[in-house]
Amino acid sequence: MMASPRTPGALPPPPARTVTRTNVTSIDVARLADVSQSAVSRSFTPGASVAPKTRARVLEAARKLGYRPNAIASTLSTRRSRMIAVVLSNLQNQFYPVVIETLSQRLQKDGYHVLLFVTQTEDADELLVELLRYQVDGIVMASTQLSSSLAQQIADARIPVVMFNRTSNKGRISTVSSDNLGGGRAVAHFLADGGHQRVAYIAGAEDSSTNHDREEGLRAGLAERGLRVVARAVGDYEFERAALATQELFGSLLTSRERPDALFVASDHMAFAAIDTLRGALGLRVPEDVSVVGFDNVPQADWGAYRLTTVQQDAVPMIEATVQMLLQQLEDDAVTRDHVVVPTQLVLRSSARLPK
Amino acid sequence: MMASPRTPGALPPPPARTVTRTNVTSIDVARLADVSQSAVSRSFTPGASVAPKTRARVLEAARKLGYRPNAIASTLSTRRSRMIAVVLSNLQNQFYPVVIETLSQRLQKDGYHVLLFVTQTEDADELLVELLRYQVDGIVMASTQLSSSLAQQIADARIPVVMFNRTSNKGRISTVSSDNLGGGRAVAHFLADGGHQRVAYIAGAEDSSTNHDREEGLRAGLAERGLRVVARAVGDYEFERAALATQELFGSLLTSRERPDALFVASDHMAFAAIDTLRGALGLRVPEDVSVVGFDNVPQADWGAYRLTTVQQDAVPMIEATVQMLLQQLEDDAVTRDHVVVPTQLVLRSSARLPK
DNA sequence: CTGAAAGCGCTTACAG
DNA sequence: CTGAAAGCGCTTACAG
Repeated sequence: MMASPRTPGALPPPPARTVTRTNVTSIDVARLADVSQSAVSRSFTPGASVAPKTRARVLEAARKLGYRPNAIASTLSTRRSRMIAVVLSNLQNQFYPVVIETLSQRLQKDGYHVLLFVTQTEDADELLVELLRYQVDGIVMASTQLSSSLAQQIADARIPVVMFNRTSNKGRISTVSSDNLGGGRAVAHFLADGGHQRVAYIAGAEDSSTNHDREEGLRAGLAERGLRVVARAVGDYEFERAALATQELFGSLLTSRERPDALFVASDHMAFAAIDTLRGALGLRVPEDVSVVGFDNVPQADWGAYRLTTVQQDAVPMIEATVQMLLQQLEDDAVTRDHVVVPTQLVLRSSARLPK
Repeated sequence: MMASPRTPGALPPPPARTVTRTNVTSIDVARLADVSQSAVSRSFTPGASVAPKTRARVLEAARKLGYRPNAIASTLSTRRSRMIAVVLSNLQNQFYPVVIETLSQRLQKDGYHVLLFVTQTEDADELLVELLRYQVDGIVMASTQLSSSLAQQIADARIPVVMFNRTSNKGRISTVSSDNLGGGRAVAHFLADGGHQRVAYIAGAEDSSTNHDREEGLRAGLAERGLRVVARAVGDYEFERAALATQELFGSLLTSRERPDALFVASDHMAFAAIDTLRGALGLRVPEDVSVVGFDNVPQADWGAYRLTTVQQDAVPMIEATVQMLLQQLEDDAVTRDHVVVPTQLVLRSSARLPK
C-alpha cells in the first residue's frame, strides 16, 4: 500500500537501557553558575526573590547548557500544569476548527496549552476520567455532554469547567453559548417578513441545547407572526443526515401546494447539504422556490456557491468569555458558575428572499 | 457586549491556601487495602509482579476511593508522558480537521493523548522549544516547518518526530506524505488527454514541499504530452489569496484566445475559491469554459455545488503510517528516519472536462 | 537575597 | 510476591 524506504544505519542503535533524553536539569545549571539549585529555580520564577546579578548568572549558564525547566516536574510540585483540556466532537462542522484555532492561540497567549480530546459520541464521561489524570488546570467542553454526577466530581476537585456552545448542565457548570433562542426568533421574523408562509425546520442533535433553543426561538418567533413550523426532520448536525432530511421534507411534495417555501436549518454545515439537495436531486431553486437560512456563519457560508443567509455565532467573544471564566477561576482558586450568552446577528446573503 | 449573570454564592469560597484537588494518592489506597504503596503501583502496572489476590484488593480499594494514578507523577519517574505533540497551522483547510480527528482518535486507541499546538506561521521552532518542556513522547508536525538545527536537537534528545505532509527536512527527520509528484503528473495527463491546451497553475505556499512536488509533477506530466504551464499565480494555500490569484490569471484574458482552458489548483480549499471566482466575478462556466482540478479530496469536494475533480490524499493511511513510525520508535527506544509516501488517486467528478 | 531540605506522587531496582 | 527506599526535577516554606 505504501513505500517505506527505511534509511539504514541512519543513527546508531542507542545503548539498551540508557535512555538519556536532554537531561539538563536545574542542578547542572546550578553547578555551572555556582549557586544553589533553589537559586536556579527562583531565577525562572517570575517575581521570586533573586538578586539581579544572580539571576543573570543563572540565565547565562542555562543558555549555555540549553536548559529549560521541566514542566512536568513543575506541575508535580505546584499542582498547576498550565494545560487546559479541550474536549470536542463534530470537527466536520467548520465552526469547531475555527474554535480550536482561536482558543488554542488565545490560551497560548496566556501561557496555557491545549490538551485535545476528540470523541465521536457526545457523552464524554469516560474520556474525562482519563483526562483528569493529567492534572489539567481547566476543561472546555465543546459540542459534548457531561453527566451531572461527573460534573459534580469535577467541581469537587475544584477544576474549572466551561461548557462551550452547550447549556444542558447549566445547573452545575459554567456555560458559554450564543443567543440561540434570539437567533431562532430573528430567523422566524425575517422569514415571516419576507412573506414566507410554510416554514420547515431541519433539527440538529435532538438532545443538544443548541438545537432545542434554536427551534424554540423559531417556533416562538413564528407564533408571534401567526405562523408555525409546517414540517420538521432531523439532521443530527451531520451532512449526510441533513441531505436525507431535506429529501424527506421536500421529496414527496415537489409539485404540491404543501411544499415548504422556507427552510431553517440548525447549522450551516447541514444547510449546505440542504441547498445541494434542493438544487441537485430535487431541482428546486434557492431562494426562488425555497429560502434557506442556516446557523453559525462558518467561513463557507460566504462562499460564492452558497452565499448563505445565516445567524452569526461569533466565536471570538465566545472564546474570550470562556478563557476569562477559566483564568478568573484559576486565579481565584475558586470554582464558580457563570452563564454567558453572546448575542447573535442575522447575516443576510442570497440564499433567502429578503423582506420588501 | 454580553450578559453575565453570575450565580452568587454557588460554592463557598475555598480556604485560602488549601488547594486540595482530588488528592487520593496511592498511599491512601495502600492504607485502605492494607498493602504497601509499591503494591498499589504494581497493581496498576500491566505485567508487574503482584499476586492476583493482592491486585484485586488494591483495585477494590482504589474503586472505593475513586483513585486514578496521577499521570504527571508517573511521567516524572518513567520519563514517558504518553502525550504526543501535534503542531499545525492552516486549520481553515478542511484536510487538517480530518487529520486531527483521525490522528487523535488513533492515538487514543493506543493510550496516547494529543497535546495540540496551533501556529499561524509555518515556522515552529519557538513553539517546539516550549513544547519540549512537557516531555512529550513524540511530535507530529503537520503543515509546518522545522529548522535543521532544532531538528537535530530533537533527534539528539531522542524524541521521535514525524513531518506530516511535508518533506522539506527529509535528511534529518522522518516524513509521511502522499505522492504529490505522482498526483501532479496524473492531473497533467488527465488534462492533456481531455484535450486541454492551456493549463494554468495556482500554487500553494512557495516554500512548502507539497507545492513544490505538485507543481513539478504537473510540469513533468505536461512536458510528456508536449504541453507546458502557460500561467501561474500564488494562492499560498489561502482562500482569499486564491481568489485573487484566479482574478490575476483570468481577469485580463476573459475574451482572449490566451485564456487558460484548464486550471490546476494546489489544494481543494483554494480550488473552491477559484471556482467561485470563475463562476461569479468572471462569469465563466466550469467546466465548459475552464476545467478545474484540485488536490486533497476534502469532504467539501464532494458537495453538490462544486463536485470537484481532485487528487485524493488519503488521510487514513497517512496517519496510520505516522502512528506506526512513532510507536515503533517509542517501543525500540530509538530514533530512526523513514520516508513513507502514500499513493494518490485522481477522483473524477464534474469540475473538469473528461477525456473522450 | 540565599541555601538546605522536604515534598509533590509516582516507578523500580534491591533485598528478602 | 512484597516492602522499604531512592529517585524523577522541580517549588517553596524555613532559617539565616
